[in-house]
Amino acid sequence: MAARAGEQVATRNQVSSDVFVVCRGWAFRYFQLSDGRRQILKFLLPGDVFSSVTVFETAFHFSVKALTEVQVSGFSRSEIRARCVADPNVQIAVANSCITDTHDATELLTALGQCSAEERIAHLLLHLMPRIAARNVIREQRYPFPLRQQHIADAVGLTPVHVSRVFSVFRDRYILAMSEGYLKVFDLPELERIGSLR
Amino acid sequence: MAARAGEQVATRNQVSSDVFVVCRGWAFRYFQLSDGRRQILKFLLPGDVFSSVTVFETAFHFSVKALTEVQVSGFSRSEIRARCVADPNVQIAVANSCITDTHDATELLTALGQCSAEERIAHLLLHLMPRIAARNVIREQRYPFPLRQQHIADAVGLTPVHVSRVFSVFRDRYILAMSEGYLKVFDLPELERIGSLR
DNA sequence: CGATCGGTTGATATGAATCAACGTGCGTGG
DNA sequence: CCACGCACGTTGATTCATATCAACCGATCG
Repeated sequence: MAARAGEQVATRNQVSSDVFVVCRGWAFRYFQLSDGRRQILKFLLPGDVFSSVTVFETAFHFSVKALTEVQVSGFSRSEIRARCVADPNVQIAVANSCITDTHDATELLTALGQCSAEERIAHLLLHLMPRIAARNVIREQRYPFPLRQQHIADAVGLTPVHVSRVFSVFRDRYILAMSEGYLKVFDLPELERIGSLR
Repeated sequence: MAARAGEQVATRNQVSSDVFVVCRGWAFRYFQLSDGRRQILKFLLPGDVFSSVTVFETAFHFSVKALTEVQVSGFSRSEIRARCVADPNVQIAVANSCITDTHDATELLTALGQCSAEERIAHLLLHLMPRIAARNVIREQRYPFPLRQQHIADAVGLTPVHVSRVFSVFRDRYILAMSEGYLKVFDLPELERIGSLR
């Protein structure tokens, strides 16, 4: 299944007998409020399940939208469950996926509840960098990075205008720069000092 | 296992072969930053597992503190897993617990990222009310409520001072009142209008 | 060539934090 | 039994971080 950038690929309350995985491109899982506000819950990269608990439930509690052009595959939920019983490795994979999702949610929750704008954005970038690096060859700290500032804003609970200002500050301090779909990090230690949540 | 109010009952990175459940009293799961800030992730009521994914992992990714006097029981993780294989009902219970935790995290995330102080507090109360009602007989919308304003502040990412101001507003508008360990709701529809996340 | 989108920047407004003072209830020790 | 200290909540004054409003710019695209 393919979708173009910006296209919605899953909707809250939608029922499906499949569990979906992103195969190519970027997407994001989000929760939409009736007045238009939305919270981006996770950016989905190739290999990511929309949400690990979809293995256990038939209806989505979230929506998913394509960020770039994406390709998505569905796996039959009943088959996954059958394989869980047969193969402990599948079981472990599902469990690990749950652990990661929970842990990521905990960290994002803490960032949103306790951190300043700079800290939240730094934290988001630090969270994404290794995930991007696991799927691309990174040279000289230059990461493929298709997010618009609006996406970052919706992920960390700020306005796009303020996201722009924070990036200006980071740029002026020679910490990082964003352009042409790439994120370039100049001062990783400083970024970690700001955004590492410890 | 018992603990007094304020006592820490689990610590991040602690390894345990048990999965813990609150049997009596209130506790809360939280994530602590080195500079003292903390994010309360969930309030734990009798019957709640500290965190559902502890069924899958041996070390905690969070801390837990007693809010009132509490009693806590541990269940052997390996035994739970064995029973999962044997009894589909146990499996379903674990799965449901994961679903609930994930869904709650999603909602809290959305509240923290997108909502105002009033909305966040209203949402927290609306989240807690049915959970309290499931464990107590509620008459005339009066709920046992042992939280201090500091706890509410740490859960929704505000200062205690501001929490106090929001409660003043709610009180002045005859929406609710808190006293002597009880929460009394006068205008539930209005509370839902403010905090329902739709 | 105009329209649209994404980003930047400045001016101003506003929600929440901070700082500080005060009150009240309660437990503890004299 | 009283006096004190302490935890908790309230309230006012002020500051600060972020939102809002608005203008503008460059790139892209029909």
